[in-house]
Amino acid sequence: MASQTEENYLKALFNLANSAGEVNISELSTQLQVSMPTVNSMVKTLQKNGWVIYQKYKPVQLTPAGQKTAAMVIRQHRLTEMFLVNKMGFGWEEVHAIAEQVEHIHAPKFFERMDELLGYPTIDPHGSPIPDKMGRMKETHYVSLADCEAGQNVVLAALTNSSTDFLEFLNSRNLSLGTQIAIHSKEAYDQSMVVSYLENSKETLSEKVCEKLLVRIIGE
Amino acid sequence: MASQTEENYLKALFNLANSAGEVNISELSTQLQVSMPTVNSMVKTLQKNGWVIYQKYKPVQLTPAGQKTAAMVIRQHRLTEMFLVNKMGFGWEEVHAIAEQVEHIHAPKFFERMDELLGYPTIDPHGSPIPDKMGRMKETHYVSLADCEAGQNVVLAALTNSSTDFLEFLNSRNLSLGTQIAIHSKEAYDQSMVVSYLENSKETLSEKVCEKLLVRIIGE
DNA sequence: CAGTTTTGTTAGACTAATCTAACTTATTAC
DNA sequence: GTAATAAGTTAGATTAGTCTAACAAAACTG
Ligand SMILES: [Mn+2]
Ligand SMILES: [Mn+2]
Ligand SMILES: [Mn+2]
Ligand SMILES: [Mn+2]
Repeated sequence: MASQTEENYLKALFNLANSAGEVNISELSTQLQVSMPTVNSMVKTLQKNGWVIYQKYKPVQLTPAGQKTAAMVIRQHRLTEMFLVNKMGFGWEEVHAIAEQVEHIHAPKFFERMDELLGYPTIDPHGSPIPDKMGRMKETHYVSLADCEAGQNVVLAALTNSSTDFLEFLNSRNLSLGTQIAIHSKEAYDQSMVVSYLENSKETLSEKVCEKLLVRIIGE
Repeated sequence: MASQTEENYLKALFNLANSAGEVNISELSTQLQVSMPTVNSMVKTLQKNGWVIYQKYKPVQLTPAGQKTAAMVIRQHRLTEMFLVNKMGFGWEEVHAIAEQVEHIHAPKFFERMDELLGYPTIDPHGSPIPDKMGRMKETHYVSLADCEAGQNVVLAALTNSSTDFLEFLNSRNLSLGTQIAIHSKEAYDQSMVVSYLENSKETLSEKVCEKLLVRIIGE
């Protein structure tokens, strides 16, 4: 059974993997906030335990077992976030830190019950997909609001970043998943956008914000 | 902040403390299933961190800080058990192992929300008292069924042991907290008791079982 | 109270996870 | 294609939590 530390490495590997499934030591080091020698030594341990494939000076790759375990931890994280929001009344900006801890609980039935009580959700409160029990997750094909054009109508579907600060910013602007947004204009100078949604009309969103909003286009 | 290991030692100390608040090294060793040298070394660490008072060859005592932290961990354990049973549909025999893990989550709001959703319960699914946020818990004064007399009517209020095996035994006999029990007779030879409750009439309960059932006497 | 048993301590070793300092390999930039 | 920079590795140390073996103190017991 993977230790809590190992689980965190597997999760990071899963999230950082490029199209070839490869992750560099330095990326892991940054993501997990530990030194490169620590990563180097841990990666050897992960290999010894069958979670990754690794050769000196080469990027790291998850084995199928590693992928499965990583997906389950991510599943438990996202189910927990969903449970906290939908069943316990937390705000979407409060749940990540709690889920970081709850995801490591070893009790399959606990998460099965959450899943059941939630009605088998496929996305978490931030729009990220929840892997199923086989570790598979639904493909999503959202586009960044920053890449949309003036005149388009879109629906906010997910976020590329779910930091508390960003979520609190969205709360303050009354923006949540499912909000329908009309794009009025896009400023050529700084790429900021003027948009309307709900009661908010002609709100300006900076490029920094638009980049992090993933949307589904529903019309011109 | 106490580590998960430290929290388990504090909890054990709280539960094992005699009337003078003292616990022997060997009791801790047995309870926690670690060697006496391990306990000896850990107790020194606990003292260094201000959780216990300790002198060579003397029993260990929790400091006020130690008592408070222990009570909070026990509170989180019991709230979790209650939440799992009342809000998530688990059986009372399934929840202890999960609660052993959940109790170590550092997220006061998580447990506050449980408490709120449960309506501020004062006992857990096994009848054990839940410490309040100050670490105080309601005094209970139950008596063991084994100490009752033939002819008495009692209500099952709590258990001295909540092992899965024992709880499954009680399930098989249709016994749960709140069940009203009439005592018909007590066998002088083996201290077993013949009792009736609900649809079960003239059930025989061994001394071993009766000792573990805590009851409130409601009449002759 | 002397002998035995139980309880507790010390010493020394091990594993997991981390660090810093120093060195090596690989990549990037003229 | 060398020189500089970035990425990765090795070596050695540290801390938390555990163990066994050996010894010491305390508690029982006849
Ligand atoms: Mn999250
Ligand atoms: Mn999320
Ligand atoms: Mn319990
Ligand atoms: Mn309980």
